[in-house]
Amino acid sequence: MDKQAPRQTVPRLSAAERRQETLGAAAEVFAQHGYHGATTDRIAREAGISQAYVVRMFGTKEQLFLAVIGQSLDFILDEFRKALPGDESSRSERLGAAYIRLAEQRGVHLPLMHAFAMGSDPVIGAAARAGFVRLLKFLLEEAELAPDEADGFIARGMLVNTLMGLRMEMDPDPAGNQLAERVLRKPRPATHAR
Amino acid sequence: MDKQAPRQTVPRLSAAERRQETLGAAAEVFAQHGYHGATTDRIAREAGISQAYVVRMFGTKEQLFLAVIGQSLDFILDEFRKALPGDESSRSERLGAAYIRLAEQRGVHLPLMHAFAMGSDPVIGAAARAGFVRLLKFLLEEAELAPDEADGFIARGMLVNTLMGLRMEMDPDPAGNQLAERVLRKPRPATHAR
DNA sequence: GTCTATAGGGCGATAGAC
DNA sequence: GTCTATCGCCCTATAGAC
Repeated sequence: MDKQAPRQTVPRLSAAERRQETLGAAAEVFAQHGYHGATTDRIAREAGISQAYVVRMFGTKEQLFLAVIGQSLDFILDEFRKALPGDESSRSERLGAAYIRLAEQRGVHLPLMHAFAMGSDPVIGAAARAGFVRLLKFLLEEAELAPDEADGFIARGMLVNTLMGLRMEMDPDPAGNQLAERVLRKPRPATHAR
Repeated sequence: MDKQAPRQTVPRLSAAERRQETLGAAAEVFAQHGYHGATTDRIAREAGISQAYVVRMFGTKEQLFLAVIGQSLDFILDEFRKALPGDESSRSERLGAAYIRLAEQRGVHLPLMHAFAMGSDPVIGAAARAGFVRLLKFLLEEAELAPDEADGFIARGMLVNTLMGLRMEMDPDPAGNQLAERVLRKPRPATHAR
């Protein structure tokens, strides 16, 4: 008879690799269900490991969530920094395009959106405010947007988050889809029929 | 000995009154904790009744949440309609002011914000999309805003929601508070020092 | 109209083995 | 580095009395 694939006794992944993979799975699950709606068990299944191991790696579900939103912030700020150099007059357009590009993985903006709604939580709320202020200060100080430019930019970003959270592409009514297209419109590819 | 206040055998409130009061309590609790984070027990204590009675009145926690977001939408659309008549050029300013006035009770915008993040939920997500589209259509059809005006208006509204969700007034950093002041600024009262 | 009691299920975290 | 097993809590919903 064929033997079952033997249980390896050597670690299949290093600690760092496993941690990174689990973080990615957690980001997706938190994106879809929010902090309270997500379960460590679902994250574990998504990552292909046991529930107990998820908790053991990160200590608590709360710390795991904090790690996820920290990662989201890093992704966003990294992409923003890459989009900075260039013509000043189109800087905020480049930043906006970078933000929308990141929306291709739901695991970036949506965990942050959930965190932004949790201001009353003593731990997560404080982290969420700190993260939001970090983004705001980047826009004002590093990207050198004027205050009202920065406000408008962030407002548009929050609308992007909302459209993602709503899964607006599922809606039967065309009005929502049209708005989503206007807001999320990507630089048209070369095939632009006219 | 003094007798304890005797248990009344007559109902203390009519069904409609009790329902209304419970709905208000639920709105506050869902605002603070979100759908999954809120418990029917906490809503009950806030409303001064038993947990079982909350469930009995609304059937399930999910139906209670749907009732709350339906009520939020009604509040918003009612206030918007009251703000419509008047000079056309300042219409969107009046609508914005009405939106911000409603932000004085957290129970209006925040339950909706939480719903807007739950697009993957088959029941609540569908209701959230329908509600969002209703708001959008109001702006386009009844308030007759141009599409890009409507987009900007909604974006600003989502930023207002975010600042409320974050409880930005709790943040130690002045940058966030300054943004919140710019965005939430109300029509200055007569005492405008200069 | 409203309560108490409780069933029933799920979840985070810990213990301990390999 | 990773698993299985399990404890103990919390939470929604139901049953049934007044």
